Amino acid sequence: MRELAIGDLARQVGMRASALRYYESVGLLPQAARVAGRRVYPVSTVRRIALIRMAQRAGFTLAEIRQLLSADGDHGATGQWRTLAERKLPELDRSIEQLRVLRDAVAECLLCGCMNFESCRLLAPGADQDV
Amino acid sequence: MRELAIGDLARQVGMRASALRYYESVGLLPQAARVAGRRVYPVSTVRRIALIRMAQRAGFTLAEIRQLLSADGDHGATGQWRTLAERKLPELDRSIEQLRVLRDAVAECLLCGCMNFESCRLLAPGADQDV
DNA sequence: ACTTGACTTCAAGCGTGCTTGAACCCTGAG
DNA sequence: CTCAGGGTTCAAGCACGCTTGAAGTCAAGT
Repeated sequence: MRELAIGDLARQVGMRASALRYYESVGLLPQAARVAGRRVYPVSTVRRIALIRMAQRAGFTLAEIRQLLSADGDHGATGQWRTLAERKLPELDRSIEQLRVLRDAVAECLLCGCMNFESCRLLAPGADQDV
Repeated sequence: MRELAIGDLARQVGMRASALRYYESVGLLPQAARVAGRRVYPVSTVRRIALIRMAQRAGFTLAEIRQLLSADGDHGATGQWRTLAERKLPELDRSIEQLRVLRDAVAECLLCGCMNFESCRLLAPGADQDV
């Protein structure tokens, strides 16, 4: 089975069919082929959606992701993708670093016996790490 | 000057005053002291807001952050904070890992001369890394 | 006294990312 | 044949995270 109905696809990627239709409507997914009026997706779409969700977690908006993926198939706009990617790389680095700091703070805070996150010694004024 | 007006605070943290009022309204910031009806913030609020923004970037909702910070000052609910934090730690790890994968993919993709992100060899079916 | 500018509250509005509902169509099983 | 379980479109609605607008207060400067 190399093609999926929208419901199957939705199940595979853990989303609702309505979300997939929405993605198509905003150009995140290409217009799916229709068989008897119904959308039929190649299995590769699963991968594409995984990419989309990943980028979304990374803080990209759907509009940005559309550009990243060149959903419109405009391969002439390659320069645009490079530009966008180059602009986003440092942002990604920053996001990762901040997440890492937060993660470590939460982890240590759990160990240090403090009452809550804010009162934790880790985050006391002296411990400023330029966030 | 150990206290800040809402406008000053907003400038310091790079947000609009309306956002700070909103944070107060949803319990993310405690009710600020009023002087002649106007909010006055201790400088420590800058730090608190930095935490909030950090957690936000990490994918926490404002409601979750409120719990994390025990904004209501309910120090009896410490167990809740531990529970939430323990539940969130693995999520944070997962987020970081996914971000890292995305970052590396984007970086390599920029080097590999592909036309766009999706067509990149890195992300070809064979290169599946269980995202 | 008057103006300016920053503040107040409250309600309504907005952008993003979907979901839901209504009304309809198709296919396959019983 | 019929009817259940998908699917379709289109418009409206919703939750989150704020912003904007209206109408008013207050303090300082000229």
